[in-house]
Amino acid sequence: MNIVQEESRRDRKKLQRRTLLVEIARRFIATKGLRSLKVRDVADAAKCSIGSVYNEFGDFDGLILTVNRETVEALTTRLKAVPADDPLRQLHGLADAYLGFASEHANLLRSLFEHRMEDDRPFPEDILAMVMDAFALMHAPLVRLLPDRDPDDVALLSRMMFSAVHGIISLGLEERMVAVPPEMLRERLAQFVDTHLAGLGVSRGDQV
Amino acid sequence: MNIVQEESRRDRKKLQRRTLLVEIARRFIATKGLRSLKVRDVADAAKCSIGSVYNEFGDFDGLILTVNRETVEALTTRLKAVPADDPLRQLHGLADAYLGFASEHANLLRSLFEHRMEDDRPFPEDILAMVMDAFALMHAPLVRLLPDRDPDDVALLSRMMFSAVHGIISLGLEERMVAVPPEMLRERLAQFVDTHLAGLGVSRGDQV
DNA sequence: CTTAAAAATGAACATTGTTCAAGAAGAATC
DNA sequence: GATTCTTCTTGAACAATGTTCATTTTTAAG
Repeated sequence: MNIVQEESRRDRKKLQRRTLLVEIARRFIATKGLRSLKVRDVADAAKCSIGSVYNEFGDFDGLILTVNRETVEALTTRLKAVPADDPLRQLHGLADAYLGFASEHANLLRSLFEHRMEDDRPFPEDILAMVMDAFALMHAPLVRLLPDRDPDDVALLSRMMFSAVHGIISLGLEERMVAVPPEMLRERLAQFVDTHLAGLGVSRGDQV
Repeated sequence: MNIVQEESRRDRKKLQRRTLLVEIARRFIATKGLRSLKVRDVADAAKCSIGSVYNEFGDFDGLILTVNRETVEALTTRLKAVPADDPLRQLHGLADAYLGFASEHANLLRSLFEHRMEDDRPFPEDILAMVMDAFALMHAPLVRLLPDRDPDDVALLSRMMFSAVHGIISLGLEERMVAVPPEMLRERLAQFVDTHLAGLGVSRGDQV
């Protein structure tokens, strides 16, 4: 107890600054895009030295990855908050939640999917796993809607469906190449989910 | 005639080197990714000075955008080569051609979609238009398959379908976050197209 | 051949990620 | 509370890389 208490003094301060740095980096990415993130800007904003940023995150990628990690976490939290009572409504809810998150945090999501590691360093396993988990969230409701299908098949279907939704949203929100106008995106996305489900043999009224 | 002939001496040389520079840059991007592209490496490989690269492309973005422009062109050429006799086969052909191109030129395609301009400079209009044109290629066959639908509706449907295909492929080919295993991608993509068409009310046998 | 225009060059500069020796702050021991 | 040991912090210096521009070289015109 004593030890914990005594160590926590320094640790708390350390954690406090770490949090501050991540917060600042995230704000930079969110407002001006990943490319605008600069070590010196972050250090200045946090009123600490450049070295401290390195001390805390190892290198620049470390800081970016920390932000990205928290982005997946936030996304997952939001997706998991979608009610799971009705599978059909849940699927629509997931697509809509993804769209909502992507609209509000476009640059953060882009940072997650577009950031490339320096040289050939491997992408962190844990972030990979988290993204995969998020993408697997369509699995449960799809299993309920397609009880007769091979579960492995449904697993693939769910990831494909999520990938498709991801594609529609990420291109749709890209100001530059408007594949689908943002105003319509919401209803079109719902339509897409319905269409695809219909193709899978699920009619609008189906329920468990 | 004389003027053209005389001017072409210099111009031909200029064009020749421009082509060489683009070729080299493309090879760098294709093999090691956009992040590995360095002005000095390109200049060295072309046995010319750094200044010449700038003289030719204005800035670094200029070189990248030139490569990207040619990437869309190559993609479009490939997509347009898909036979248009049977609309159903054409849709599958387009998806498959996109997958083929993405497999063979993963880094080039990533460069096209992931590259962000310096500061807030606008993305070149012509590249935008070319990408949109490529994405519109699913329109014609879909119109034939859905003759009773509102054309505007079909236009949106086609861009959505292409966006979805893009999402499935780009995440599927991402070694890191394998949403769909690459070996299965081909058949799964075909299945996806079929499923979606079925949802739109097109049965496998439909033809014009 | 002379001269003017265009292009090529690469040293110098600006920005930005990274390192590290020196110093400051904190914890532990007496 | 002084001493010592550990850890953290700092920012100058370095390295990598995009960018500029005065100078030189090349090409075209007269």
